[in-house]
Amino acid sequence: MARGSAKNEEMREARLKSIKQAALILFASKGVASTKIQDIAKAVGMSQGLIYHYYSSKEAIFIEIMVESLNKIIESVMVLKEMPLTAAEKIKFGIKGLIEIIENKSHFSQTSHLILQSVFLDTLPEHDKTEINRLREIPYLEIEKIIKEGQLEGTIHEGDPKELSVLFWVTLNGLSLLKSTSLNYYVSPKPETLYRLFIKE
Amino acid sequence: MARGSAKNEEMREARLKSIKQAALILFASKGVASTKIQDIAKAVGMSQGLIYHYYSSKEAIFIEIMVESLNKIIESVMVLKEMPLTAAEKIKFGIKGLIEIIENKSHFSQTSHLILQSVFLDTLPEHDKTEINRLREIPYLEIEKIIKEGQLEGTIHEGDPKELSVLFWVTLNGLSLLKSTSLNYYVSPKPETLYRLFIKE
DNA sequence: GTCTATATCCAGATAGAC
DNA sequence: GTCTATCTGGATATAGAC
Repeated sequence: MARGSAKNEEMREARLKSIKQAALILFASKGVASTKIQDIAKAVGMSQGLIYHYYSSKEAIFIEIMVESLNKIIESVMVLKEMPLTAAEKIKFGIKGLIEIIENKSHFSQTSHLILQSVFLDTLPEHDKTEINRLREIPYLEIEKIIKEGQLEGTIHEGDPKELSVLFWVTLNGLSLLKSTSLNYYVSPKPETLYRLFIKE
Repeated sequence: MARGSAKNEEMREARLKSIKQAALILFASKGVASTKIQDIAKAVGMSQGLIYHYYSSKEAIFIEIMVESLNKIIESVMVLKEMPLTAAEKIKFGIKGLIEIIENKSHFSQTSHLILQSVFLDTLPEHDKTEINRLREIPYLEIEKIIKEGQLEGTIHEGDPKELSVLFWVTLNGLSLLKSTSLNYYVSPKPETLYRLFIKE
């Protein structure tokens, strides 16, 4: 290997990262279709053509971002799962945390947006769609496990745990989407209100 | 007016309607950006150019569809509001009805999709965005009223009625989006489960 | 009203100099 | 690695014949 290649590699990584960062923000706010390569290039301060030195297409950027975002969410869920808490407390903690995250418009909200858009990208190869869907499912499965645990504890309402897991994510996702589609009407719910769906008493 | 103009007018209306119908389905399933004028033309069986005899642009079609869809939802909410039921019963009825509608993928689901996409259409004139947001708010306001009523009755949980209205729509919207983004994991919730959020025991 | 043909535009992607 | 210039394709929208 040539001298300095490690450093070059580092530089490259940094470049890739800043491209992804800029693209994530643009994709989530303006939509993938409305975001031009030129916009991304401008945001990171490079020429339009240079982007193609780092990524082969706009879609390639999208897929990489999508997968990384989903993995971040999965990782958070795994951390939640391993916390030394009762299942009921985990659900409470999760709801509270997500509401806060939604308030701050951080990656969770952006990911909700991206997922929606991935459905509308007719050009996505089947292979990638499958992988994205596989990753999407994991948080649902993990919350389902926690809910089962809570039902054994007797702290979470009876019923199909899958149903409750769907409601867990659907509520938070919906909230995140409402929040970021700038309807005046939005108000942040109190975590305690959502607890009612899951926690007994 | 020329002879036969009434009949011509009728024909024209029918044409407009079938264009809108086709476009709604395509916009909701493939997304506005991926839907080409050609796709719409094909679906209604006319040439690509002829669409422009009826609409000045793809966007014009979108806006008209969006406004009509929102009005349909508003109308349904108004009907719900006027039903001879207690507030709690109205909420229950609304939840039950919407879950059924989501199951059948009818206009409500499609409208959820369109709203999301309207956020990503950077070319929408400010004027239309404002109008769309005005219409979007109405269902939230109406459900809020019903919730207030229920709190007076003592049948609905205390707390900010706005918060509960947000949760009402956010949950159903989120559900509709999950359902139509083809995640295997989806399961239709029982209406009774959602009642817990709103109805006192 | 309807079609076919075409003008126009725009953005993704490539080529090639530095 | 980076830029500028360019190719290319595809889609919106228009023109004009029937």
